[in-house]
This record gives sequence, C-alpha cells and structure tokens, in this order.
Amino acid sequence: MSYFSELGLAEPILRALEAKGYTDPSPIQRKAIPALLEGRDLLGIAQTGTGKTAAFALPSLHRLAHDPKPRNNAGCRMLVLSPTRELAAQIADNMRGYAKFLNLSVQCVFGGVPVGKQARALERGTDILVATPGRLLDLIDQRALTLRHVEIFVLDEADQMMDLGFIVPLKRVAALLPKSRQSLFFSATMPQAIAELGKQFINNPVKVEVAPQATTAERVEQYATFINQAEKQALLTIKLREGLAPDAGDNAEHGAIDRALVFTRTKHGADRVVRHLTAAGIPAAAIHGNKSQGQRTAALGGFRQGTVRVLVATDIAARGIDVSGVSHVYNFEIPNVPEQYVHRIGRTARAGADGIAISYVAPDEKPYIRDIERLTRIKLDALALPEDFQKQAARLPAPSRKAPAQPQGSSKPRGQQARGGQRSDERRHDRPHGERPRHDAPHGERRGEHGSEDGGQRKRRFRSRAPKTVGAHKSAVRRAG
DNA sequence: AAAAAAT
Repeated sequence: MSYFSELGLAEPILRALEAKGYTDPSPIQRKAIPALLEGRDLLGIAQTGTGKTAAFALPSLHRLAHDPKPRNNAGCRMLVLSPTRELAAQIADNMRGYAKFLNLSVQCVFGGVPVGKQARALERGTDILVATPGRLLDLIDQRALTLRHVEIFVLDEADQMMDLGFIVPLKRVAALLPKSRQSLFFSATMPQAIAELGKQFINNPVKVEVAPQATTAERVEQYATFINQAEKQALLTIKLREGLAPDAGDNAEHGAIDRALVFTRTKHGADRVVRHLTAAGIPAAAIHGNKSQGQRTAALGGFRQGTVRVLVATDIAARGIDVSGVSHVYNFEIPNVPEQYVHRIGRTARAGADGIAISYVAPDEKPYIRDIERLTRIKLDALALPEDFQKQAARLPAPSRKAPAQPQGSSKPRGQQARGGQRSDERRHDRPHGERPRHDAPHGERRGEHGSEDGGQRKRRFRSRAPKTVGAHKSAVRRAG
C-alpha cells in the first residue's frame, strides 16, 4: 500500500530510489509528498532521521522535471537554505543522488572556500541550489546569482534560520524571491514564536507533523550522570576507553561504541576535550566554527569513514548531520536551550537504529535538565559514577600544557591540528560502517522504561507545557538562571 | 551567553 511507486513520482526518481534500496516512504514523506506535488506550501515538523530531505527533494524534483525550462544565466529554479555548511553539503549530496537519472543540475555554495569556482559554476545557471545565507548573499551582491527565477524555496532547520543571528539575512533573501513561489519549511522543533515569524514567508501552508513537537528521538536510551564540572573529563575518557575497547560488547556498561559524538558548550571547550582525549591515547577530532573549512570537512569525513570514531563538536553539529553508526551521544555540557538537546541526541538512533545519550550534569546545570525533562516529557535515568572512579581518574595522563597561563583568546596559528598519524593496525574495520540498519529489523529489548507508553496522550500533555508566550528560548534561559 | 554564517 505504501510504496514510493504509488505516490505518483516520475519514473527516473523511482529508479534512483530503487538504486538506493528505498522502497517505503517514511511517514513524513507519505504525508508531505502528495501536498507538495500539488504545489502547496508546507510546514513540516518531524523528528530528525525521519527522511525530511527526501520529503522535499522528491516531489520538488518531480515538479521541476515535469515542467522543463531552459537555464537562466546566474539563475536557479529551486533554492534550499541551511544553517550550516556541512548540512548544506549533505543535502546537495542527497539531492544529486535522487536526481541521478534526471537532467537537473544541483549546485552547492557556502563560505569558507574560494568563491570564484562557485560563481563560475553558476554562470550558466543551475536548476537546484543549496546554500548557506552568507555566501548566497555574497554571490547575489557580486551579480553571480539571481533569485528572480526561483519556483521552490526550502528552509531547512527553519527554527534556527529564524533565530536572531539568521533572521536579517533571511529577510533579505526572502525579499529577493518572486512572490509567486512554493515555500517549504522544515524543522524538528517549532517554538510558537518562531512559527508566528515564519508566517510572513509562507502562504497558507499544509501543516505536516509526524510526531509531537520536540519529542526526543525514539529508541534513544537517555541517561544523566551528576558530576562536578572538573571531573567530567576524566569520566568521559574512562567511558570512551571502555566503550571503544575490542571487548567492549561484554564489559562496557553501555555496550560497544561504534561512533561517539561529544557535545560541548563552547569551541574552546571542544578543543580542550580533544587535547585530553588525545593525551589519553583516544583518537578524536573537533569540529566547530573556529576551525578552517578544510579542518571541518576532514573531521566530519574521518568520522563518517570511521577513521576517527570520536567527534567532539559544538552545536554546529547538533542539527541535521546524518552519520550512520553514531551509537553514543555525550552531552559534556548541557545545552541551555532545551530544544537543542532534542537536536543533539537526534544524531544517534537514525534510520531505525538504536542509540544512547548520556548527559554529564554539573550542579549548576541541573535547571537545564529540568527544562529538558519538561519539554521532552521524559525523565532521564540517573547514572552513578563507577565505584573506583577516583582511582581510575588518578591514573589518567594530563595533556601536555604549552603555556602555563592559558593565552586566552590569542590567535595562535591553527597549524598544529595535523591529524592522521594514527596508524593502528589493531583495529581494522573490514566491515564498512556505511551499512544502514534496516527499518524492519527487530529492536526488541531496547525499549526499556523510556518508551512512549501512549502515543495518544502525548499531544495533550505537550500542550500543557507552560508558558507559550513570546521568545520560548529566552524564557527557558530565564527560568534556568 | 554561545554558536552559526561573508570577507
């Protein structure tokens, strides 16, 4: 009953899906695709890992292919905006895959890399353009790009795109779009105030919601360890070493780590964690906005390939990034905007797999946990420190300290990042991580006490969540402080 | 208050 072939998508698109082994549309795809094929605007609210990208890509490609038009110089027919460069690249990759058998070109532009090549690629125009806001406007100012011919406008991670730092460029972009167009907004969370703001860019949208707002990804086991900030690093090192060990399946408290994603609150913090892990012999890479684009791409690429199994990130990686085999998410610090927690733990348990999320909670972070529990309607299970924690911690090596008094904010050359020495033959992965778990695979035992006991009541309970006033983000912070 | 995004 529910095959892509029954949704009325063009044959070349079905062939591309077949090549990828996709036959069943996900719930959001099933709901969104018919409305989008009709040309309706859409507000899509869906958990991460539910197939949002295909939900907008497939019907859009169908419509573009069905109504072929010659390319306009510096023009594009479909524009997709993303809040981070990595997510933009990922979306473009996916769209190229779906468009494989169509005569539609996909281009991707973002900052941090030379602009010339991008401008040249747009000279003759493209059908589909995926972009981050800054570089997009840059190219427009250079007259290398015009939005005059856009027929379909997609805003991914719409709530973040309408947040303070992004709203100004977004308004500029929106003003340059033709009034007559199809607009699609997607997000895993959609705070009320943001939804209001969105109305000015979108016209009588169909609302597609496949899960109650901000429910945490299903199948993620969620825990909290209460610990002093100063002891977090030692605990993380111990737990990663345990989980990465070859015999981890039998011994580690939370099973073997395939890949672990560690979130910190600051860029500096991410670097510091990587330094400690490296000193302890655990290969790790950091990704954040102060790294060069080359370093960012290398870090994410190595994590994808499995050459580096621990990635330490700021919230740059909290949204959208789709890496299979992320078995564990560690919140080294707790996000103070509760929605961000939902995005972070959504990096695990993707596409039908299981996942574990462990939050390290310092005393002053407890209020954030309360906000998160209120938002998600899930109580995090407390996880005690190992009994011999102090003893184990004492044995850990200290990272080499270059300058005694940290040269705060000094702009040291970013050179010493050179990665890739580690030549360990002891852990060879003959089986590639790329293999995706199948949707129909039995998940069995994992459900635990966190399962959603009653899908029916979730909605009502969510609605009872307290203040629906202006600035949901801000109010969460205030409650905490 | 932090992070992201243009140079």
